[in-house]
Order: sequence, then structure tokens, then C-alpha cells
Amino acid sequence: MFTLSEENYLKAIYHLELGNDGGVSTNAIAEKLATKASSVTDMVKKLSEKEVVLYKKYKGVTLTILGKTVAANVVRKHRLWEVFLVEKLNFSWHEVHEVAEQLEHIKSAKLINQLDRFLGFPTHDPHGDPIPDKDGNLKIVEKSLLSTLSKNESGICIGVDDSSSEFLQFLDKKGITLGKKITILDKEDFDDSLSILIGDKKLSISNKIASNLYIRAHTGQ
Amino acid sequence: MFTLSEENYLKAIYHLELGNDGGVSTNAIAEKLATKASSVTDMVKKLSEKEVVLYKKYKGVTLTILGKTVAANVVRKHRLWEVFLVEKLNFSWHEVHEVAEQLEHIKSAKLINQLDRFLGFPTHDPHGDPIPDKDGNLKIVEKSLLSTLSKNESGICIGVDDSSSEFLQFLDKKGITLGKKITILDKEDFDDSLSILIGDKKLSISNKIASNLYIRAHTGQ
DNA sequence: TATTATTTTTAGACTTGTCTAAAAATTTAT
DNA sequence: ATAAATTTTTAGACAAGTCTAAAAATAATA
Repeated sequence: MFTLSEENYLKAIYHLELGNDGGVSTNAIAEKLATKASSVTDMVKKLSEKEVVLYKKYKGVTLTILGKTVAANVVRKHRLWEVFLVEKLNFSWHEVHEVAEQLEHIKSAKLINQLDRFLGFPTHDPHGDPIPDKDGNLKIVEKSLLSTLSKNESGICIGVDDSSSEFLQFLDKKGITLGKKITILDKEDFDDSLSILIGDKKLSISNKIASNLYIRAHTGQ
Repeated sequence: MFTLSEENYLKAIYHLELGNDGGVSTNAIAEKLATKASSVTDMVKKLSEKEVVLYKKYKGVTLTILGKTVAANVVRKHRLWEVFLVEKLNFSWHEVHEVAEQLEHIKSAKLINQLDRFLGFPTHDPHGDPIPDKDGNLKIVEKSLLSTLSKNESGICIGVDDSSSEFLQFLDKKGITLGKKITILDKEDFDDSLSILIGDKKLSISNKIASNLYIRAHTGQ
């Protein structure tokens, strides 16, 4: 069994490994968890003894198979709870993270399996991130950043990269939600801003926004 | 804000105060929390500084108004989660306690208010215990132990005193659930066992069982 | 009421997870 | 390739919450 703190470290390493493959650095973990490098070193030694990470001094860490399973399970719980909060308790997508950070540590296999069933076995959380299955496997969906599409291409908005509360609330204000169809009407060379059609509304959005929205491409108008 | 441990102490004191009025003893708290008296003394001092209990050395503790509110809120969360587990996730009443012990410490006012609404503002948990409202007040329901009823009296089963997993599973096996009408057919002087009618079934139950079942009396057949 | 038994508190130690400051290793740059 | 900068680790300290063992206070008993 793992402590709350151990679970948080495993989750952080899990997320960091998805970005850069190869070992994860002490500093990267420290930054992600808003803690100090020395604390990370201590914890990483403990995790290494519990055989959930591979650790060689000064060489960073990697999750073992076991570690990856444990971490994926925490992520699974986090995302299922997020779905619950949005679908059943009327939370907005920008409000769920904080609460899910707590709920993800509740220990009960039955709870999470029944929750999964209760929610209709969802595959993605309210931000479009995939929910690992019981074995920790993710269904990978082909996705591109909106900023990489060309003029006249279109796709379905399926996720966000930055899921900070501010960004999500900005999207709410603009009426940009998951599942909506977006078409690139024009691209401005000057500042890389985009003119888009979303639903039946025309919007102008900056490149920064477009680089944080994921699209499932589908050609044709 | 209170730590998990502080919340557990407040909850224990809250429950103990409902039984014996007057100060709650160090040993009683220690026993309830399966810890040592010395640990209780330490914690009680801390709680006293946080002004949630009144404490005088060797004289036991009492909750302050603030302390009672905090404790009642933990109990409220515990019982609402129990309802959720039974009503929505198909848990049996004997399985909910352990999980609710974890869920009761999740901090989010919105979560618990929305959960309350989602569940239809329930007034009692699956064991028949009342759910405190937002201000910590309980609706008191007139109730008697089944063992105190006389021959030919009847009532509705509304709760249990002992809510241990074993007892609850025993009741399941006998088909005794909350909401059912029970009529005393006969009382045996020899061992104080009862012959009862529950639903359309006749059962013989021991005094020990009858002393752990709460009934809302209603006269007449 | 004096003595014994029980309860409660104190004192000191231990664990977990964190921190700061300094030392060691690694990487980057000249 | 050597010096400088950065990263990582070590060493020692601290807070929270717990424990054991001993001391102090209270309660029970003769």
C-alpha cells in the first residue's frame, strides 16, 4: 500500500515520463510537486526500495511496471472522479481538479469499479484526457493541436493541453467546449492568430489559444 | 482548517458526548480511536488551543460550539457518502463504513452540497442514523428498541444500534431491513427471545438482536 | 483517612515527510 | 580540457502524530 505522498510522487513521475521519455530528473519532479530537490531524492530512495521506480544516483528515475500500474490507477481514479463531478454534481470543468486531487487517494477497488459503471464506463475526462482502464492502459486517440491545422481544415475539439482554471474559464466565455466542430477560416501570418468558425459563430483567437486546443482532424468542410 | 487526525478526534468526542453528557474522558477517546491515552492528551491540548474543545487537566473534554459544528460536519459528510454508496453504487449497508471513513475527510463545500442535492436531501443514512444539516443540527426521531415493545405492538424498523458488519449481514440474512413493519407476536419469559412478524414472515429472534434494532412505534395492529 | 488502584499527564523517543545549507557529481562554456 | 554553472545528494534539523515508561493526580477501598 502507498501513502498519499508516495502516490503523488508516482503520479508526477508518470506524467513527466509521458512527455520526455528516458529518466525523469530530480528537479523536474521537484518543480511539478512544488517541493525541494532534496525532498525528492529522499522519496525516490524510498520508492526505489518499494520497487516502483528504478533509481541510480544522479541519473534520474523511471517507473517500473509495478510503479506504472500504481500511478495509472491514481490517474484513473482522478479522471473518473472528474467525470462524476461534472456529469452528476454540476461542477464546471475548471472546478474539478482540486477536488479530484483529494478523491484520487480514496482506497477501495469496489468504489472505483462501481463508479466506473455508474458513469457508463467513460473513456475521457472533462478535459479530454483519456481514462486508463483497470490495467492502466490508455486508449490513444489521434489528435493534433488546432494551431497545426491549415486554412479551411476542420475538426472536433477533443481536449486541452493547458487545463488551468484560467484557460478553461476563458474557453467557457468564448463558448469553446469539447465536442464542437471548429473550422479554420483564416490564418494571420503577422501574429499567427486564427479566424475560426465554431458552431455557427465566428471567432478570432490567438496562437497561444490555438496551441492549447486539441482537435480530432476530419477533412472536408 | 483541520487535519485528518484532528477531525477524527473531534468526531470521536462528538459521538461520546451524545452518550454520556458531561466531559468525555481521555481513556474513552483513546479506546474509541484505538490509540493511547498519552496521544489523546497531546491532541486534546492542540484542539484546546484551536478552541474546538474545552479542556482542564484530569477533567476530560467538551466540544465548544465551534468544535461541535466541525464534528457534525464530518458526520454529515460520512453519512451522505454512505447514502451515495448504497443508493448509487450498489454497496450493501455493511460495506459502506470503511469507505465513508475516508470520504468524510474530503474538503469541498460545493462537493458536499451538490452531493446532498444529488441524493435528494436524505435525512438518514443506510443504518437509520440522522444526517446533520449544514448547521450541524439533527432531526430527532422518536425511536424505541424493539426489545422494549410489548406483545401485539408493532412498528417500523428505522435503525440499528450496533452497526457492525457482522450484525448487518446477519440482518440481511434474516430479511430484516429498514422500513419494514415488525409486529411482536410473542415474548418468551425464559430467555427474552421474541417471536415476530416481519413482512409476511414469522421469525424468532434473540433478545440481543432485539436490543439492537430501533423501531418507530405505531400502535394498532 | 490512609492506602491502594486507576486514570491522566509528562518526558523522551521514533517515524514520515519536509526543509536549509553545504558537499559532491555532472554538465556547460570558454 | 579546465573552469564555471548547474544539478543532485548528503547531513542535520524540524513539525506532526504517535509510542513507552515513569510520575502525578484522582478515585476507590478498607
